[in-house]
Amino acid sequence: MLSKKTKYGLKALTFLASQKGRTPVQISEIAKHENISQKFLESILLTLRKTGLLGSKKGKGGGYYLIKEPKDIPMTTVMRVLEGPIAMVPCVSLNFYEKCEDCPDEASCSVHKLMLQVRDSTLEVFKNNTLADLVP
Amino acid sequence: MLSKKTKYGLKALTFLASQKGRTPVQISEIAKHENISQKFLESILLTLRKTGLLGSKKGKGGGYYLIKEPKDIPMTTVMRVLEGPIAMVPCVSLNFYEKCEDCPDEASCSVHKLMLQVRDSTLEVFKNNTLADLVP
DNA sequence: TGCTTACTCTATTAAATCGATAGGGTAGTA
DNA sequence: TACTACCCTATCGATTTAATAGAGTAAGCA
Repeated sequence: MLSKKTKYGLKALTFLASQKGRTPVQISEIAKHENISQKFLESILLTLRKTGLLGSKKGKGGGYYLIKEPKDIPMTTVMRVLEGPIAMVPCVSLNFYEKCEDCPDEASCSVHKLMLQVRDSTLEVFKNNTLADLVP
Repeated sequence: MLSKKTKYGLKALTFLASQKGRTPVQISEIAKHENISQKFLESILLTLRKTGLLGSKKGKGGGYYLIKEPKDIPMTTVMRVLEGPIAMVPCVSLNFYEKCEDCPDEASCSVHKLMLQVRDSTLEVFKNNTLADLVP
């Protein structure tokens, strides 16, 4: 299940990408437009800024803005920042790999085999989509 | 993230599919072989039986067994029983559809658009795999 | 018949996560 | 200097998950 954090983050990013220029947009404006709790959105935008996807400007006329062009922001990056691992099991994760403590042998594990395919097909989708593709 | 319930369920089903005949296998044997808490596995096998994937036999020499041939059990069925919706958001789910309360218009929703693609590609994987394909 | 075995069911619980909220601090801009 | 808006920490209730406990019930066998 997609977390609300990811959902809201995606909506906020899309909204920023749909803006004419790259002038800062206030949190309150984004929250209002996308029906998101402002305080919750704050924390999401903060992590997006820390990861280098967004920039921010303080003071009057401040807000958040995209640093890169939407077409240069692949969904793989966005999803990993917001949702974490793309794989459904840590033992098939590329960026968040972890060994299963129960499974004696990955190569012969049925779950591993299946989830590997799921990861690859999902990854393919995220690779083929940039933020620009999400803007209506 | 895949729940342990699903993970254990898949392992148990694969183990049953790998058996020579279709003679009942005791819960304790499955639990031991797959490193699963026996009591937890009990509840999982129970739901699998209630959904018609497994049969059970009581008394001495009893246990659980597959009702259909592994090659006739698609992963879509198994995953929906164990994990629930395949989609990451209810608004793109085929079998568990629910409208988002925030989103005013699905057609123009960026999250909807992206998650629809993910659902389709994941579904494709589950359609192309039966229980027989998971047996090593 | 009566005993054993093994499935069946209900209830409980500890831990983790999620979504949201509150409140104050800090820094940039007019 | 004062306002605005970002920045950070802490908390909290609700929900879900994984696991456990214990009693109940049906089938097989001597």
